[in-house]
Amino acid sequence: MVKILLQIWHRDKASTYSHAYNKGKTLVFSKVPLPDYRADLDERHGSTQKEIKMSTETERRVENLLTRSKEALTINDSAGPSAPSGKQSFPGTSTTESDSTSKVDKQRFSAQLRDLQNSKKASPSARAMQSFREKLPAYRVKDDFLKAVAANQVLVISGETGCGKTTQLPQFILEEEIENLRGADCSIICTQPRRISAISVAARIASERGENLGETVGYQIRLEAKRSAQTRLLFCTTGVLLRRLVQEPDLSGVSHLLVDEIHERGMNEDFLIIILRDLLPQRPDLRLILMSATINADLFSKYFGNAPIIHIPGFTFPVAELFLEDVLEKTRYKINSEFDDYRGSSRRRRQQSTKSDPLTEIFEDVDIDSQYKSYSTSTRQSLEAWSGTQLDLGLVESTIEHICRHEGDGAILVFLTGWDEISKLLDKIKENNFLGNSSKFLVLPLHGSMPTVNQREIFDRPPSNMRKIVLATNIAESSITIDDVVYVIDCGKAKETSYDALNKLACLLPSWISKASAHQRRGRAGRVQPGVCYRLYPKVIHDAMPQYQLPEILRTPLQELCLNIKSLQLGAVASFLAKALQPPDPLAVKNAIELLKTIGVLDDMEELTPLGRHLCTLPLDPNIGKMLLMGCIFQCLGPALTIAAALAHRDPFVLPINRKEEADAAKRSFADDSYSDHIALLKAFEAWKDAKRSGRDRAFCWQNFLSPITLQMMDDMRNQFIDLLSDIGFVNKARGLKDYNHYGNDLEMVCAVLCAGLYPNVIQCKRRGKRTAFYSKEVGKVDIHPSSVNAGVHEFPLPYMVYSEKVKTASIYIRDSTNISDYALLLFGGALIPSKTGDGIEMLGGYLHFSAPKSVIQLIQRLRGELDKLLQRKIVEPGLDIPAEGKDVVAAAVELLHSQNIYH
DNA sequence: GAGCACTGC
Repeated sequence: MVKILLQIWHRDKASTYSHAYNKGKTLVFSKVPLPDYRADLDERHGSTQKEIKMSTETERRVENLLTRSKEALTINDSAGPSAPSGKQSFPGTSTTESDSTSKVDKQRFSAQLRDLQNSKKASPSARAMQSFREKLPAYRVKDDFLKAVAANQVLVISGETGCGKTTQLPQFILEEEIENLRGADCSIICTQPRRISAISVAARIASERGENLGETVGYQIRLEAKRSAQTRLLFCTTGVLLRRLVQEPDLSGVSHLLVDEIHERGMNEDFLIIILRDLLPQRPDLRLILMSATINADLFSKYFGNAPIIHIPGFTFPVAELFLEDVLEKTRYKINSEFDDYRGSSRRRRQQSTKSDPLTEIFEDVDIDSQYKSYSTSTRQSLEAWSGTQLDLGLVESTIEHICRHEGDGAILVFLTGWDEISKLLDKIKENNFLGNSSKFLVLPLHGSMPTVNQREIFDRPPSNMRKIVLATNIAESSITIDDVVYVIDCGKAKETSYDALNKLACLLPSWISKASAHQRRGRAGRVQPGVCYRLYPKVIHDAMPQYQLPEILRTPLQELCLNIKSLQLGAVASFLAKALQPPDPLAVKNAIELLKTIGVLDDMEELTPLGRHLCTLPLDPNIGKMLLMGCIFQCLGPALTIAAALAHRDPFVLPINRKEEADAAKRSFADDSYSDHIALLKAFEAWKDAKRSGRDRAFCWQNFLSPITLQMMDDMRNQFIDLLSDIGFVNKARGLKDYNHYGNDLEMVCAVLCAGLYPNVIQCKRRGKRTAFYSKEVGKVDIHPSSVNAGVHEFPLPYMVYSEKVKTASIYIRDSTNISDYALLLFGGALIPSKTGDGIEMLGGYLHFSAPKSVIQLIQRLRGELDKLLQRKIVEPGLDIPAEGKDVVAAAVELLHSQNIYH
């Protein structure tokens, strides 16, 4: 029996430079001081010793297996790295024109396209369609637009919703090209940020042209396409185009590229335009059209050397706008201060006791009595008591009530920040029953994780005597459109991700929205008739809101983006990103590169390693991609595919509003005694597959609070991953997948593979009295997220957890976790560094320290060395037959993992 | 003692 002592990493207390760090930021939201979690780590960790056992029997068996493997294995280091094939097909368009396609054929095809277009135009239905199209504001700029496209390589279009830019402009180009007998040579691509819009816009245009979808107009999104060799106008998601760039770096098959919704400043779009700006000089014939909302069109024009801007006026019905002060006048609602006992000086007291954000502070400095002279005393008192930090649900309820009593028909859409607010407001409405007859009102929650998202009643018009009230998050701002909304109630906030580069911490905190978002929310009330927007915040705050939201590239960790930059051979990461419209914080770039080095994707020269090159072919975050490859190598392919698909896409467990205890119980029953959210995902997916085979999948999903759409997507993604693994030679599909699943039911092995992929996302579990506390290297104490199967568990069988997401919300939460052993970490975690004192092993930059007798340390190091060699060989020669060549090494690892079993 | 913005390859 041996003891391994776990010692705690020592470091000097870091000075707090969060203040200076934040001072450098220009945007309001970032000015809220961040704590520097790196301070006081030692204190929070305390010092512990951990005892684990390795029986002499285990030691002997591992020893034997290793010796056997040494005899069997001849290491072949001479094989050079094989570049991944990157084979992915993009059918159609002019890239694959064979030599036999002569000029004459092309001319004939162009003529055919024109004849077809003209004959369709002549039909009565097309004429009706044409007159509809001519009413759109976009039609009035048609000639100017086509002239500008001909004369300029880059063009910026600014236009509001309802102007028809997305459906008309690509169509104008298509018609013009076909009409001028260039149909066969043109290939127009229009990118959309979201899958649904790519499909629906393509469908709309096909129908305007009187064609079937997939003829001259088609779409391509991940795992789904409707296009043909005839297709000349293709709608795709920005992600699909970025993948296409891997094989076709100069987009040689494309004649016109339209990038839509760039004002949203998504990561993909920001990334794409850096590439495009560099590409344009090499492709003088390529036309680039950037489509944006009016609010920041100048920004893009400047980025492309003052490209001309064409503005298209929007068309929506007018929407009246009321701010908090007006809402209070109308509703007569009394806001009660959180400091009721100190009425009169409540604002000052609040200023002293709670930290508010800069926008709220602006309002707290306003002298209510002089600024709001014309308002009633009651309103002024309410404004005094109003808190910018906490939403007053009574005010929301009262506003709904006001609309129902005094305004005309029409659905009400309420923008809230999250699940909790939706749930509480729903309860409050039911409880108070202010609306009297509940059969007159249909109150519907709408949240990305609620099972109601796909229900028809959200989109359908309610019966004529019923009013629909939708309580939604940001999902209703651009992803889901409810046409019959006439009234919008806007709380003015949304949960927003941000990235704290200093603490390497992703955050998800409610913050004030931008003017652009506020405008978008208001617009949701004017789709079918004039509407009203009730803003539950003062005009003073609205006026102080930032113009637009911080671009995503400044709000997220960058490892996946960095991998894509290397994959597209765009040069050094930092200098490439410095060319962005708004370049990310150099510290965030540094963090991403360091992570990629830690997990073996980049070498010291910042070049892709063989592992890194394989990961480029997988559309996954590098950690998850690595987990998938490790699952393949260590013969847990099925579980790795499933877990990778869920982590990359979204959680298949839904969060119902009424039955959350049952939903929680269902998830826990899938986890059984694994202490793992990942195993819960895996078991749920497997049970769904079984249910599907016997045709009871619908009932199964309903009973177990699972989303059938998410599970189906996961299934499709698994197949895509198998194809990609087969392309890079990791999987031989002809052989069947059974060989890659030898340990598919061995949960210790699955957890070890999770550890291999998710490292360095490791936390320590430490007993603190009757409970367990959790510590991370970067920020010290963390909590298990309440939605995790590990929440509320006081005692864990194993000393560590791996996780894929750590997010700061109310506290710093580990969202998903799997309990793992020392051996999983030692064999599959980070590099084993001999400690300076010479008596043990360090990992995670010295944060974890293992010490043990020499023989044990040596045995572990030897096994780890063999595993690493095997891994390296497989990565360099992907066709290597692990079941045959690595059998004993893998068996030795399994032996050790099982010796700390929790399942057996 | 308690909680889950949204996209995408």
